[in-house]
Amino acid sequence: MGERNTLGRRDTLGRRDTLGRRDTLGRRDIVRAALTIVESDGVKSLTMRKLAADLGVAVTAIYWHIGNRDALLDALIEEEMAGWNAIRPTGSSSQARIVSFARVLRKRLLARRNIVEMVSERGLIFDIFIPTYEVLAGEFLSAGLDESQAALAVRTIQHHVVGAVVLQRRVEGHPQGRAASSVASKTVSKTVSKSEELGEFPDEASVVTKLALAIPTEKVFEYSTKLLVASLLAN
Amino acid sequence: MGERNTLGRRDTLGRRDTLGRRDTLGRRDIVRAALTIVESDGVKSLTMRKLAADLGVAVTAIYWHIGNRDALLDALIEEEMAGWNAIRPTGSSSQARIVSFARVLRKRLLARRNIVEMVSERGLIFDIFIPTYEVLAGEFLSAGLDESQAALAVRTIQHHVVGAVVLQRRVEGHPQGRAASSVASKTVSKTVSKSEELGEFPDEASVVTKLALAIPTEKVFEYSTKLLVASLLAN
DNA sequence: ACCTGAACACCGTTCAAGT
DNA sequence: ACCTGAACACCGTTCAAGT
Repeated sequence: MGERNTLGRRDTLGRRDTLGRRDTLGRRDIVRAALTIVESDGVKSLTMRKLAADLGVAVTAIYWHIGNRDALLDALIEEEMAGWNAIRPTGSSSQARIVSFARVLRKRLLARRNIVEMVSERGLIFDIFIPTYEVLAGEFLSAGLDESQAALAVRTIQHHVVGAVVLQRRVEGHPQGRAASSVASKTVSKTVSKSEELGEFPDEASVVTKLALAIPTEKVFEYSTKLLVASLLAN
Repeated sequence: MGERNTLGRRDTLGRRDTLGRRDTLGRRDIVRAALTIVESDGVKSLTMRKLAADLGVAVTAIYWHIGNRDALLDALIEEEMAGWNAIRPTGSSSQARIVSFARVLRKRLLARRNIVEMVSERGLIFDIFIPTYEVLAGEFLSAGLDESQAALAVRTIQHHVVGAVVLQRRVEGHPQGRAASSVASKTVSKTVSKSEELGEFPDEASVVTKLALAIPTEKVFEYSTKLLVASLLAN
């Protein structure tokens, strides 16, 4: 499978003719072109045939260099991972710095949503967080947590931020959830009438439901992040 | 597109011959068979051709009843949604009941992971939570929160649980993350040496990193849920 | 060493045709 | 009204063949 190009790693990427056009195809040309497609149109749009067309070669040329589509995705992820470095949070208090850290990381991830989607589909979404383990651990340690507390705190932030991003990715794009339409609204009214029958909870409950549905995900993230960080620090 | 079977909704599902075999194909037969495939093998395995083979009909018969693959997925989701009812949490204190609620919901969602994956791919993952809005809102209200606080609290729990499930789905199955292998470990050691260069944080930071990587996601969920609920209730 | 073209087994979808 | 068969345009992948 991968034995073809293990020696030939000298990567002919730079070899170009007098006009600057690519002379012979290189592994990096392929990865670059593939990343471009994923960035703009998502993983699903990355077909071997489209990629070949973009590069102006036959499909089979890609197979020679990369192996197959799976290996191509691996290559994309390796390339992507290399570009992720640690985030340096800003702020005076530990609290403020960790919250800002979470905010910045979330923004970065959302900025590359299509790539993140690809990474996440391969089960490697956690790994993108690893470069920042040290800096976050340092923050919690200097805030007075012991090592095992800090470890749990780091993982908690990781889950919180990455979970939020993956979730967001799945909510957007689609008609902003059917929160107020068809299936969902049917379910809501069904639940409302059921709890009214049972008379277990006050009528305010359905008021809360309506309020809750109107809260933008961004605000939920802000709120829960602050809460979480505050209680992580209050050991 | 959908005008074919809008009147013919009498759904011939029950029509069977003397041996109990299906006589003529019905919409519900199709949905049921499709759900079975998704449950056991995931959405990707649900191809129109395989479904037709399972049902013992030509592919085009499905198109007559359903429309196309997209409409089929819609039908599956509608069926699935109808089966989701509210969760009744157990426990004496509000704290304990809300935590148990989160735990149970997570378990339920993980038990139907392939279906949840499908729902989530269609951007409807939030809606599966809606039947439980009322009961959760009631808990927070009777714990003393006002309506807008309760609304935020409900959404926070929703994000927390659903985010955790979606995340989990993306981490498992794959070689349990490359947390200790190839790409990731390279990144870790790079980060370690970098922070050593900078000398910004104590050496214990990398100890924390190792500890953090070893924590199972289940434990992270337990820990962060308790923290979150506790601080949501301490208004 | 590097690339092409033809071919295979799979998709989703459409359409004319049967009963 | 309900279902079939053939066909089309797409996939990923393999392989013999060219230079």
